[in-house]
Amino acid sequence: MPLSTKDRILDAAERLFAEKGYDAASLRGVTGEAGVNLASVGYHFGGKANLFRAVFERRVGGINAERLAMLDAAEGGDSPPTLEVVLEAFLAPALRLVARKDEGHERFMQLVGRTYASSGEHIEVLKSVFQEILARFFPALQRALPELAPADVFWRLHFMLGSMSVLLADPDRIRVLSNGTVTVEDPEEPLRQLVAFAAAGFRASAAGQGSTR
Amino acid sequence: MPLSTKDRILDAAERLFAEKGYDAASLRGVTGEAGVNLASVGYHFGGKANLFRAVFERRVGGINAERLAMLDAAEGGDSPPTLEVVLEAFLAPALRLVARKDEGHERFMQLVGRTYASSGEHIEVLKSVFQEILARFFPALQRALPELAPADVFWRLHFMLGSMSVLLADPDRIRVLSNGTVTVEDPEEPLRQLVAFAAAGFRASAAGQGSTR
DNA sequence: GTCTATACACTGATAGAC
DNA sequence: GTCTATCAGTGTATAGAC
Repeated sequence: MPLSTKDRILDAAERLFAEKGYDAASLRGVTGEAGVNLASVGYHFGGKANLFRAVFERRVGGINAERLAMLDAAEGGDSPPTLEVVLEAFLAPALRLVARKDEGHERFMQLVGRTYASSGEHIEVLKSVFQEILARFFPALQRALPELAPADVFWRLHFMLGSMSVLLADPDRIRVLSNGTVTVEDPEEPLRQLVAFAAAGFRASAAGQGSTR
Repeated sequence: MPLSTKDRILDAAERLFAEKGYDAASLRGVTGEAGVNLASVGYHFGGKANLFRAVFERRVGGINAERLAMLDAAEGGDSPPTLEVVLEAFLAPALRLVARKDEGHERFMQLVGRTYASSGEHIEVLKSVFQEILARFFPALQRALPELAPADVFWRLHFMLGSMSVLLADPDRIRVLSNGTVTVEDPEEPLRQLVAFAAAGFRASAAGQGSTR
């Protein structure tokens, strides 16, 4: 059975939103690629903004479930998980989807990265879906870093999310930045690199107000 | 003497591009705010894309000059500068402009952050202007990290740029992320936090292909 | 050289016929 | 559920005023 109109729209929207960004992607482009009528977007989703949200909601649940499953597994042992294991539980489900190029998921993660880094209102969509993840991972980070003040944990999480978002938004950026010197051969390397960088960053001695520089 | 038409357009464009993003900002919005005729954009700049580039070129030179001056000063001593000093020479000119709220510059840095993190073609504008900075800072980073492979330096620089770009794109993000827990009182704190985080990340033991995780 | 009015093909949205 | 028609708003190009 061929894809439904709704799914055809979702697929095309995911691709074009990720490729051009929300504002630059046109509904006519989406419906043209999907082979459906322009007005069907209004009927099925209620407009461009709601279509954007629907594109997110289709995939984000699975990724977050994978994150929580990895964290559960890590916390199931008899000793608390190390910082690296917690970070990997958060990062791996997202970064692996970029690595294994199965079309839809890679583009979706690119969209996530773009959206997180742009300061528009679309962040609300991300935030609403990110709360449950944060509620589980932030305590896990604190347990792995018992000497770090909560504010410092937030700052460093903030920085790591920034690193991740650019990594997702443009998997080729490392090549451009390095003038072609660095290319990604092993699809696991970005994950390894980011976990190593962020773990060391999280473990830095506190840099809060009034402390040493 | 009142501002010229060209400058009025640049000011309004900087504000709206930073606030809404390139695609969502309309030329009619720009010219309306500037109090000039729509067609004057075409006359002075040749179109929306060129206006975007002009907004960048007006400010980026000064920031990069400041970066290079700080790096020169740091390298002028008799011992090579520490990693922290190199990072601060790169980050401080950008982050201080966000901190001291002098309208134009703050908005401009927000635009830089958004642009860097979005994967569109506008990155070319950033890249062309970033080459000279990279050519000076990358060797300085290598000298401060003699045991790190160049590829690892690039990866970590990549991550730090991601952290910085989100910091620039949305100075309020740390408050949102932390559900209002963390607010920026001291305008120097983001700089201190990012330097501490990134320096530790740069100093992590190598995470390249085949090395330990 | 500077600026303006105007027209063109495009966008997202929506009402209503089928 | 789908489609056509139509709306205001978009970037761009140009002819012409001063």
